[in-house]
Amino acid sequence: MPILPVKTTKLYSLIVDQLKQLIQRGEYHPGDRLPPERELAQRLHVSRAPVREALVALELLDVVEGRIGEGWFVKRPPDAALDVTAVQGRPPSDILQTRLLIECPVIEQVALQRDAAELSMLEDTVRAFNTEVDAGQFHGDADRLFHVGLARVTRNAVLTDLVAYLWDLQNEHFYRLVEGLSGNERSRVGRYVQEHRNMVAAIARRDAPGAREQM
Amino acid sequence: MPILPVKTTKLYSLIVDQLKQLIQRGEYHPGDRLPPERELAQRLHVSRAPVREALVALELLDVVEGRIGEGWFVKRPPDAALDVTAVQGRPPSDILQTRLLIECPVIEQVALQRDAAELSMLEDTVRAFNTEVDAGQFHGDADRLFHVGLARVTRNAVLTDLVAYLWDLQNEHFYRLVEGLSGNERSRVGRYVQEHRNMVAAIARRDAPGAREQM
DNA sequence: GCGGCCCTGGTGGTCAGACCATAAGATACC
DNA sequence: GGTATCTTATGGTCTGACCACCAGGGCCGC
Repeated sequence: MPILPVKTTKLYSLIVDQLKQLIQRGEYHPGDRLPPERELAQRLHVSRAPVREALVALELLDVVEGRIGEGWFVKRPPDAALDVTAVQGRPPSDILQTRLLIECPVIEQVALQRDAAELSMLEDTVRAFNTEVDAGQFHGDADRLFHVGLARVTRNAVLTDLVAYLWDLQNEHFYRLVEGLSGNERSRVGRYVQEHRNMVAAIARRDAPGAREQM
Repeated sequence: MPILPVKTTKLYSLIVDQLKQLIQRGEYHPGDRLPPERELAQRLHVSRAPVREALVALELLDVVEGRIGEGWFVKRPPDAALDVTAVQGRPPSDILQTRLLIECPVIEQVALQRDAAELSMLEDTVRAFNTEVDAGQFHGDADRLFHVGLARVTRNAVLTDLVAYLWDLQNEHFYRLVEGLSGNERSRVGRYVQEHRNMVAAIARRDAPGAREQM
């Protein structure tokens, strides 16, 4: 029988959930003003501290906005701000599919526009990956570096962020570092290295379709 | 001469920035423990309150994780968590390019796999857009609904979130509702409606390349 | 030696009350 | 009527305190 950790409820977390629901259910629309902190605290039977912590957190997610001397205002519904906790638990197949959809055009573009320096940067990442695997380790860091580096060559900051984001999302559940690879794992990871090497080779000869195929 | 608002520095916001930089620059890696709140407060010459507000906010972004009785631990570098404030201010061209990269394959897929119900849903959104424009209004809501609805047809939750996110990002700076459109604006918005109508028509006849072209 | 127990210090989580800076509306003055 | 000024409400910060929790070490009984 699996043993689950006992839930430890933090007030500010509960308040965040409640505020998000309030906005999501349409009780408050973008532009509306929320009740003042002191009133919220009173109605929730808590002090101002956790209320403020929740509000500030939501501000960083762009859900609300605090104006000194005026109050807290709704900026946009919470699902609009891409909040990480909500996306967690999405089917891994969805994540993989989305990654392919984005990274295939990326590698095509990279194959066509890369210069010599960028090519050698990519070769470096593959080399680093290789030595990591030879040492019997696999943190995934080198793998990540390759994909993000690929995106960076497009010189599109938004695209780079998205690739990094999706990579982390996918590796969320098993990104703990594995040291001392078993023989089975070792061959699998070795195949990854070879795939990366193939991709870089295609990029080197400016073979966009070939690079896409490898991806 | 444009008049810019005087910067109003909120401590917790500055602390968020500083912590993000610390992690991004590699001073702290995933798994590392941050200094205790009281020490952070002392070193920053502030009280615990704004420090906690910053930490809690970063927790919601999945950058750090607070464990009762233990401390604050780094979960992942901040660019991994797609944090809205950092991506704001990115070149609009980057955003548009990324949207095209994602939405073109999306509309192709939709054209091929949509069923009758989904088609009529899309037609509804275009109709809603049209009546909105006829009434001389343009909130952008109907426009958003169309693009997100399109993504939803793929039944890929991650993809749907990304499309919504990028749309909001792009329309960040001018999404205030415009009522009483001028003649010039009216014709421009009218063209949008027509474009949407063309896309739906292509989807209706399952013309994937045509749909992509319209997008 | 070993498996429990308890104590202790450090940590996050919360509370209460206070003060300041700001913004908006009401008021008084000229 | 227009312009200062005062009042009030609000967010932002500070202080100090208390609680719950966790890790580690020392202790005891076996």
